[in-house]
Amino acid sequence: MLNPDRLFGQVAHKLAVGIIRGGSAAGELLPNEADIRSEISVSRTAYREAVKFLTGKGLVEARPKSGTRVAPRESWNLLDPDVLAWHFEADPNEKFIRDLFELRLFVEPSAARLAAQRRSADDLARIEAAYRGMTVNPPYAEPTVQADLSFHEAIFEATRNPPLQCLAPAVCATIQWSLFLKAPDDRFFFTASLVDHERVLDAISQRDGDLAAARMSGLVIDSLNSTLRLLAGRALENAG
Amino acid sequence: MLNPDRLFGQVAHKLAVGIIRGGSAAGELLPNEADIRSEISVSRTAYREAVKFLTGKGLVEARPKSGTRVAPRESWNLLDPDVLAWHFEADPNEKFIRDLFELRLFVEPSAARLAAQRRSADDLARIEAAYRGMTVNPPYAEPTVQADLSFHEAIFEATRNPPLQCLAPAVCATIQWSLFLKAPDDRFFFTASLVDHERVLDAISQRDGDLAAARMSGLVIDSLNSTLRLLAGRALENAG
DNA sequence: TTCCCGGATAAAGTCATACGATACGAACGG
DNA sequence: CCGTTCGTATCGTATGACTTTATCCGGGAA
Repeated sequence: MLNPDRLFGQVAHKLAVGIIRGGSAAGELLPNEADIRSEISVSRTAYREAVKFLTGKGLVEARPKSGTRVAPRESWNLLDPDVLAWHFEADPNEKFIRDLFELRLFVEPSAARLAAQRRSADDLARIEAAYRGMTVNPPYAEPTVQADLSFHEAIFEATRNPPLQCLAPAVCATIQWSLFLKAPDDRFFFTASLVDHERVLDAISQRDGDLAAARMSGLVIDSLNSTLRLLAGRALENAG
Repeated sequence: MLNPDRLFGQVAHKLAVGIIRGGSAAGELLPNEADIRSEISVSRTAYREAVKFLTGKGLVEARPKSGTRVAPRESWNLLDPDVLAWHFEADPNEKFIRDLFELRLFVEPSAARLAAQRRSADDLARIEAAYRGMTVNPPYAEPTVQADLSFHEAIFEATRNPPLQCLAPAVCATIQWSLFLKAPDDRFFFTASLVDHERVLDAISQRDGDLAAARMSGLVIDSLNSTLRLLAGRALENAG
């Protein structure tokens, strides 16, 4: 994850949010020197390292003489935790949220199935501990959110499939954002979500793969529906 | 993608392959200056930019005064095209291949279902053109491989889900590697694969999501089986 | 008129150097 | 023997100069 303490990290963050918000397909960035001098006063070193950092994530591509351009969106690594975080900060539109939930719907049930089949005792203990963390803390409080994230992350770890585990950060970012959204007062959904989680835990505990997958599907769908409802409510607020 | 023309790109490649092959969990990297001076004669700028590039992909983490360390494998972005390519170059072990095919098995059928439901006429034309490209060229020739990759990529594009599309490069890298492996003489598999592809194309053409998903599952499973058989044969060769 | 070639040019790439800050360890003193 | 302090190693940042490369444009040839 991006370290905001370092100067180059701050520059990278600033550039990234601008790029994502701007959404230019192949627009050229400001000339290096002008950017450095006018916008932010930072050395060439820090700026270049920030650009290289973003290059690694597919956000920009620099070519001599032609300038540093914003890369086409297809080459952005949308599953990268940093890129995802920047998206939520810059432009959390509904389409993007739906797409992410759709991805969850494809991946998480399968992950749950694998977890049920392959979990060790330790894996189960971690998942169960995370679930307990969700029950003992107040709804939507910080520890509860962390426990929720841990729950899903632990399931991914239990799959013993490293490439698959790479999707965990993306899933967690989605969950975190949706929980942040519904902070106010959705008590009813919270208890329903708790039940969903418990049922998944139970299936994994029983080593029943199909059951775990089905219940995880239910969990994701419930989560999506409540998020969309909140999003719609918020849209109404903004309109009225 | 990493540009091998630039010096920092070569340094990044060298470092990355070394890291992945070495597989040290949290081992400290060589001291900057010693590395620069002895191994490769390159300026500090180029080295640092390479490190920043790798930092963006989660391979290393540099902490002030403590040294630049190899990041724990969980934070590597295994789905990144560059990281994947480095893996195939450095350490293409069977477990890794199986994991990637497992991921394909979870993701591609769902993608095919979406593609069948949402495809435009243009999408279908692209998929069909790719399929034709596979039939008119000789088996396992370069154009055939490219057509195969285009086939799967076009399906991902037809899903209209950008985050999901980010998995396309990973899928394509897996396919490319497995095709490269079976270059010699697996005529039988090739025709079978062709049939698999045609059936998927047909289902997408009919807008039958469930059928497309089922047939894509079959395609991936067939591909996995033939790849594993080749891998086993190769292992026997090495042993004998 | 059109096409091709080559030089001017601008921007990124690379290099060398310097200074600052801090984590880690070693030496020193109590 | 333990704690403090000081030195060293290493990363972060800054700066200026030089190199490489790709685009653009103008001139000459077909």
